[in-house]
Amino acid sequence: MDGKKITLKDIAGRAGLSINTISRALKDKEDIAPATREVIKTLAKEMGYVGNSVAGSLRSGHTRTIAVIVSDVANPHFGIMVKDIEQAARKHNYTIFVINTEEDNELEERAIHTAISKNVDGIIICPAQSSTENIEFMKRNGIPFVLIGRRFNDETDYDYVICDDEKGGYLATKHLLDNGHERILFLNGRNRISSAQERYMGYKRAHEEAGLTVDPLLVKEVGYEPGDTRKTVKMMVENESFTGIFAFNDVIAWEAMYVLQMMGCRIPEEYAIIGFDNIHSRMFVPFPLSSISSSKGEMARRALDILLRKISEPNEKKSYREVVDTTLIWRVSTIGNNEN
Amino acid sequence: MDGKKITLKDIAGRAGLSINTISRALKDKEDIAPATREVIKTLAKEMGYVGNSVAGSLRSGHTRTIAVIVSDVANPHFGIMVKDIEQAARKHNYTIFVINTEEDNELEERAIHTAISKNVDGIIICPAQSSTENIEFMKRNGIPFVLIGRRFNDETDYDYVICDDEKGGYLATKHLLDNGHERILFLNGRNRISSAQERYMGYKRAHEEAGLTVDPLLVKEVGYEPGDTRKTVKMMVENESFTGIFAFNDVIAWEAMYVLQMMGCRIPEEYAIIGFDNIHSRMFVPFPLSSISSSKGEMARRALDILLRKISEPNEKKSYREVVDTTLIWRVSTIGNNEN
DNA sequence: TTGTAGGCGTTATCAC
DNA sequence: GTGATAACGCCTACAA
Repeated sequence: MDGKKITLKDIAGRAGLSINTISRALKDKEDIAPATREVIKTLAKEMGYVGNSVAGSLRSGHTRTIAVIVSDVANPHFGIMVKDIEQAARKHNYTIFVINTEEDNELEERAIHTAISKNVDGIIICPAQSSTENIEFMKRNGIPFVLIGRRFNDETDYDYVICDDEKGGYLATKHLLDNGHERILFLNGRNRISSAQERYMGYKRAHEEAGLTVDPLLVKEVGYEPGDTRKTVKMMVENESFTGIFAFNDVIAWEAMYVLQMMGCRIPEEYAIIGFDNIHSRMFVPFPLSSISSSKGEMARRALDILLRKISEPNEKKSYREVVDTTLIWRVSTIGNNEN
Repeated sequence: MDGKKITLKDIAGRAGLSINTISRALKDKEDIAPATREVIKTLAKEMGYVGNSVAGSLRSGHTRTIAVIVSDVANPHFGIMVKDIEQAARKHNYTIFVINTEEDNELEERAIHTAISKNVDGIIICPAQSSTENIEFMKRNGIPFVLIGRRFNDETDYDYVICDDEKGGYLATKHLLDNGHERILFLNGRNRISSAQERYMGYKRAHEEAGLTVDPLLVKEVGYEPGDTRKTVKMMVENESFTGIFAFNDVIAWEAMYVLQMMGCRIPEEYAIIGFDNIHSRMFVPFPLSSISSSKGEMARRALDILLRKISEPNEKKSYREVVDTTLIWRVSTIGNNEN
């Protein structure tokens, strides 16, 4: 009990039976005498036996484990996604490794190596997109994987589940334009990230449709570090004129609102602001922020389903390119009176 | 390359050397000719070899994997903690499983079984505290573990790292009392949870010190479900008189603020509100919420250090009972003019 | 109904 | 310096 881990061998010793009789009894195989089975089961429970699935996986070839590699679980966007993936995976008896890349290429590489060396059955990854090397490595290695939230646009055919970022960017921008904001600051994510690029395309399309051209001075790249947004917003308010703000995600939007409040600006009277991810749907925050809903739950479940499919049907040569719809959710941060 | 996983055997075949030589060369053992070593390493990289640490662990007995079992990673409180644990673990070459219990006893039991069956070297767990059974099971099993955020107060001696909940509850309550709020609604967590109990003790002590008695009608238990807080706050505002609110955590506090705003109440003029966890330190949200800082980062790192210590020194019979200090961080949700 | 043999991929030990 | 062998814990296949 206390101390070393109980193995089938230990039980076999105590029961005076062979290791594999124990193994089969515990797995409810037909060919064991009911009486023996009961004795063994009781004994196993008594001794606190917990199977060593790692040893089993060496034989079977699969671990019922997948790796989830994201930038940062502390960011609610990823936290929610990871939670939903774990929950869905659990239903299929899978366990998940969580590894953060902090948007760093080397950490991402290490994460993938770690995952593969731990024999995961598959990987769900939100790629840092510093290059395609790491993804290419997974491909060559033959490990099943699915990209989540970001994709590669060139000819590569990596499977992915994303949300309709272009549409989201369009909807957010159009919403602001429709409400009379002609100069819209776009606090975008890192340029190298596909979702940032695509949201920008939407931002541009909305402008064009309204007969406006995008002012490049109003498009800013902000990183994940808290101070980043703060500095940018402060600088922009002091130097540029604009009345609308479209933020790459809700966390950035919140920080922008925070900074504006500190500077004594009123929302939405002076600045209307809209985010992305609609975290409000999972977590109430005091000041209701307009946002683009990206159905993280659906993305998470779809990504897992696809991954499990690829794991169980390794020879199926199908490509998965899923784009989950995005919708506009408006609240008081862009329009004063609304009851959401 | 593509398809099946490369093993030492494959490399050995190609190199015309024994499996063993390959293994030792890749691990930079001294007794391999430098030239051979180079050849092997190049070949391994070329073939895309990634060691199978699972197989190795069968021999070595450790997996360099730990399980982190929490209620819900999507809750920023846990998200931040998990992130910090992962980051620290990574530095020690450990990988983490993340499993959510959703505060459910059975899921917790399953999580522990899964972790043990996957041969983790140790477990960091925020216990659901429905009973001590699950914890007792880990103890009997002999797996090293550390409780985080909650503890058991009876004679049991499970190792833990918590924050000073009693002091936190006291500071929060005293802060409100000091600002003239004599009737303070306490939106507490589940009663069975030690941190909820201890924060309540602090709430009570602050009242007593001020010569007041706690009105039991003002102490409410709220669950994790979003709707829960909403209903409670609405009901309390309509039926009871109070001017201060102390929430078990920031997420609950935010939702309370949200509901109050919807009801047209002003903060802090009509209701002063303070939370717990100081999530604002990691994530800016528009309306700065007073809170109790519980140093999640420090708790996470301490818990990991202790766990690693217990893993490496299994015979050391030391008890770890760490209480990280809590401090008051006040912002505009309790006092109108402050620049935090 | 139960036991024996072999193997999953790696590593420690010891022999050559 | 390199190779053979056994072992980690379990499971499949087959033998008794």
